[in-house]
Amino acid sequence: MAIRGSYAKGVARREEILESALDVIGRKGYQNASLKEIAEVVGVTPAALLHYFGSKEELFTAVLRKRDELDGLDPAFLDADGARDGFLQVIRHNTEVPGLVALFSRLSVDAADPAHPAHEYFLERSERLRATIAENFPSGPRHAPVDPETLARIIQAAADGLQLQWMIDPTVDMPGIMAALIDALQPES
Amino acid sequence: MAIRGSYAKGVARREEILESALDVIGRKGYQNASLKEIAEVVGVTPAALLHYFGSKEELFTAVLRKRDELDGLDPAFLDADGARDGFLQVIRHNTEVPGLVALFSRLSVDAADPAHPAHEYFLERSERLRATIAENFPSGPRHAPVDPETLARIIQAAADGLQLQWMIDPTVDMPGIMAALIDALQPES
DNA sequence: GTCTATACAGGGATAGAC
DNA sequence: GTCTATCCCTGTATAGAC
Repeated sequence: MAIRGSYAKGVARREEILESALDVIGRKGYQNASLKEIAEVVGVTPAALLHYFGSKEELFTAVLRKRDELDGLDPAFLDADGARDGFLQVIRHNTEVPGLVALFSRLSVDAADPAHPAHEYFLERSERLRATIAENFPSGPRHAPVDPETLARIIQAAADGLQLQWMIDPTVDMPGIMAALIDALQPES
Repeated sequence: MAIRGSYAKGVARREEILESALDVIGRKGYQNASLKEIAEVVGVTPAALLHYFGSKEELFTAVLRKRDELDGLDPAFLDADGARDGFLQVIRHNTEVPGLVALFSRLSVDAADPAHPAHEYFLERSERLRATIAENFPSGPRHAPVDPETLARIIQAAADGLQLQWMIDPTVDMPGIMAALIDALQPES
C-alpha cells in the first residue's frame, strides 16, 4: 500500500528535520543547536518540530535511532571473523561524522537520568552491542583471562572514551588505538 | 599575611558556592542544577554567583579544578609501585561522589568546543594524567607490545567510558573492570 | 494531519543602585 | 560586594487556520 497525500508529506518532513538537526549539530556543536535554528534550516517554525517529535530531547534521540538504522551497527558483526575489522570500520566512519559523535556523547551523559527519553534506548543499545562483542570477539589471553562480558565492557568503554579524547583533539587516532587494544587483549586470535 | 575583612568574606563565599554547586548537582543532576537553585542553597541571588565566577560554565569548571586540588590525583601516582592500586583507589572513590562524576562527564563533552572555559583545562589535565600513566605503568606484554602513550590513552578512555556506563547503570563494577584491563595489559608486572 | 501564531515560564546574563 | 530590575533567548503548551 503506497504512501500518499498528506501522510507522505509528513514522513518526508520528519526525515528532513532529522537530517537538518544533525547538520546543525555538526556545524555549530550540540550546545548551540537550538530548535529555532534547526527550524530555520528546514524552513518552518520551532512548533512544527515539536509537532513531529514531542520535545527537543526526543528529536535528538530520534536522530540517533535513525543513524543506527542507516549505519547498521549489527550487520558488521554478524560474522565472527569480521568482528574486529567491522568494529574498526565503524569507528573509522565515525571520524567523518563529528556531529553524530557529539550528539551521541552528549546524550550518553544526559541519558543517565532515568526520566530522559534516551535512557531506555542507551540501556538496550549498549546491552545489544556488548552481547555482540562478547559473542564474536575471542576471549582474552590464557595467562590473563578476561571473561567475555568484561571484555565487552572494556571495549565499549574504550571506544566511548576515545571519542571524548578525539572531540577535544581531532588528531587522536581512534581506529589505531582501538586496534592496539583489541590486539593486546587477544594476542593469539 | 592573614586574610581579613571583606577579602576574607569573598574567599569564604567562593568556597561556599563551589561546595553548594557540587551538592546540588549530586542531588538533582547536572541538567537541573540551575544558578537559581545553587544561589538559594548559599542564601544569595544568582547574580551574586556570577559576580564571583563570570558564567555558569566557569563556575562549574572551577568546581572541577577545586576537586582536583582536594582529591589530588597526582600524589597517588608518585610512586611507580603504587600506580595500579592508586589509580583504582581514585576510581573507587569516584563511586561515592556521583555529582562529581556527572559534572566531569558533562564538561568533558561540552569542553570539546574550543570556546568553552574548560577546554584548556581538559587538554592540560588529560595530558598530565596520561604522562603520569605512561611513566608509572609498565609497558604491555612482550608478545603484544603497546607503547606507553597508547597505553595511557587506552586506560584513560576506559576509565572515562566506564563512568558513562556506571552513570546509566550504577551496578557496573568500575574498579573491578579497570583492574581486569590493567592486569590483562600487564600480565608480567 | 500539518503547521503558524501566540503566549508563557524558566534559564543565564547585564546594568546600575545601594 | 551584593542585590534589584531588566533583557533576551530557550523550550514548550495551546488555539486555531488550512
